[in-house]
Amino acid sequence: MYIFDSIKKEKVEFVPLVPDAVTMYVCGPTVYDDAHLGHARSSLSFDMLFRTFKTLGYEVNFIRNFTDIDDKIIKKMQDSSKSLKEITEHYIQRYNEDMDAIGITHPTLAPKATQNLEAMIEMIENLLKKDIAYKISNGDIYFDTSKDKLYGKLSNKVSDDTLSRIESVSEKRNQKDFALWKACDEKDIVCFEASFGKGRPGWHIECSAMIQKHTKPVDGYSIDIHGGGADLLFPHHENEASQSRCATGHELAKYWMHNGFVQIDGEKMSKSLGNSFFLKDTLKIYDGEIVRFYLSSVHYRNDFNFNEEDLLNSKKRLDKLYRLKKRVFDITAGEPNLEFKKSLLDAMSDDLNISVALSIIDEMIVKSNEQLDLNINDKNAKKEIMANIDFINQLLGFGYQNPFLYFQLGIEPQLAEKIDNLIKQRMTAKLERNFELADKIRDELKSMDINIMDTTNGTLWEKIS
RNA sequence: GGUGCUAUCGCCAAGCGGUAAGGCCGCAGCCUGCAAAGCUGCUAUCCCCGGUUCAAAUCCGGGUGGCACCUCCA
Repeated sequence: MYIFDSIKKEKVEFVPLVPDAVTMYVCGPTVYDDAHLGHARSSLSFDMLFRTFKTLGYEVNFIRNFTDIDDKIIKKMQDSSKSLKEITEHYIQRYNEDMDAIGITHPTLAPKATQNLEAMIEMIENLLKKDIAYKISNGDIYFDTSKDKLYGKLSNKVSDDTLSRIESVSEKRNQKDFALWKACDEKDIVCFEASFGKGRPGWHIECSAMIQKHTKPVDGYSIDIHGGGADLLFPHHENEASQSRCATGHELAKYWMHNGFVQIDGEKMSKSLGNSFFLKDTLKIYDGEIVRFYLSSVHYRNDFNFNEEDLLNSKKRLDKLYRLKKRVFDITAGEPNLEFKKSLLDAMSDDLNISVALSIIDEMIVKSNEQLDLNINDKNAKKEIMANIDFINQLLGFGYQNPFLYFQLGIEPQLAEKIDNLIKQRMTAKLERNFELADKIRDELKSMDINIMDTTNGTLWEKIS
């Protein structure tokens, strides 16, 4: 397995801390709103990594957290007069729904910040004891970045003037210092007890503490891989790494991976630009698997430029897999073709080279259709083809649907019946060699956005997307 | 201002020093009553200018264009 380490900035061979096992931690969402396309892409990228490791035979411990303590959640509480739990549980549920819809494998563990306060408090106490953390007059606790000589090594941001945009708090010892704990008083609605005063944790300490609590360090590292969106490299991951290093004495992660951004028509997707796309909105129009296929089709490290025209084009590629699946649907899977299996896994083992993986699938589809054109009743071929499709699903999460239903999404039963009737009428007309009527019926179906195809197994129909 | 990423066929997109994968679209053909689907064939020398090398889309330098991060952000 080769992965691109975003700290070394090069592709490196993955060597696990513990043989045949991998622990990966990915920064999950802050649950104050619905998931957008960017969340989908991040989940998707690491889902692909998760599946690849598992297919390679690794035992994978995959942790993805929920940040359920945050200023934005507090703002939402104030605006809605709902409790923190009401808000966060609601969005966690909706997040899980969305991820299920696009076929994301469940992580082995999905801890929440609220469940790990003790670990955070412990870590802060530890840092205070070492005089790496300090309290300012309002009770806030800051991390002293000057105490960590390796601070900045991760993101390569070292000089102070590069940080000009960080708001400066007068009592901070260094401009780069960040809050570990934000003090609170009676007025605050989210407030936790700690030996060093009431308050709530800062964002960065959440991940560090959760990793510390849920993993065992090996060879000076807490985990094998730490992942997240490209925007998290600085300051979030830099701060996480520094805290953990200072508190625990070992490095947080052996490898760091960052996925690229989703843009809408070449622009960054953001609320302020008014072009934010919620996954839920997309899923109202398009099937989750189609969204999954589309968002997966660009290498995870590149930025992804989302637009509906490309989505529809990418669907045509998935359609071909399902048309093949239709042709072998009457058979149970045998064993996949070894060469196919190997080349597909090799592609994904090369830093998740999805483009090569997809081209291998296309090649398999063409070959399979050729075989079936030659002999549609070749059972051995069909068994292998079905198994190949199953393998694609295992590794990439595509092709799991009933192929007939895939092409009939959103069609009501009454409409399906009407379509079947029209097809029967056309059949009769064809037998009577009344091609004029047959073509008329076909045109009528077409006007209903239904495409038909005459095959040896009778006339099949598909909804035109 | 600082730090990075990126520029490959009309569109999407691989390539990681050895002579341009794949998909969409288009054209031609096979198949078909005609279609559709499927299959076959055809379609780029890689933003510009220098350099290194036997060999560069791939490395280096300089331009030009696009994007991101440095502020909550996947």
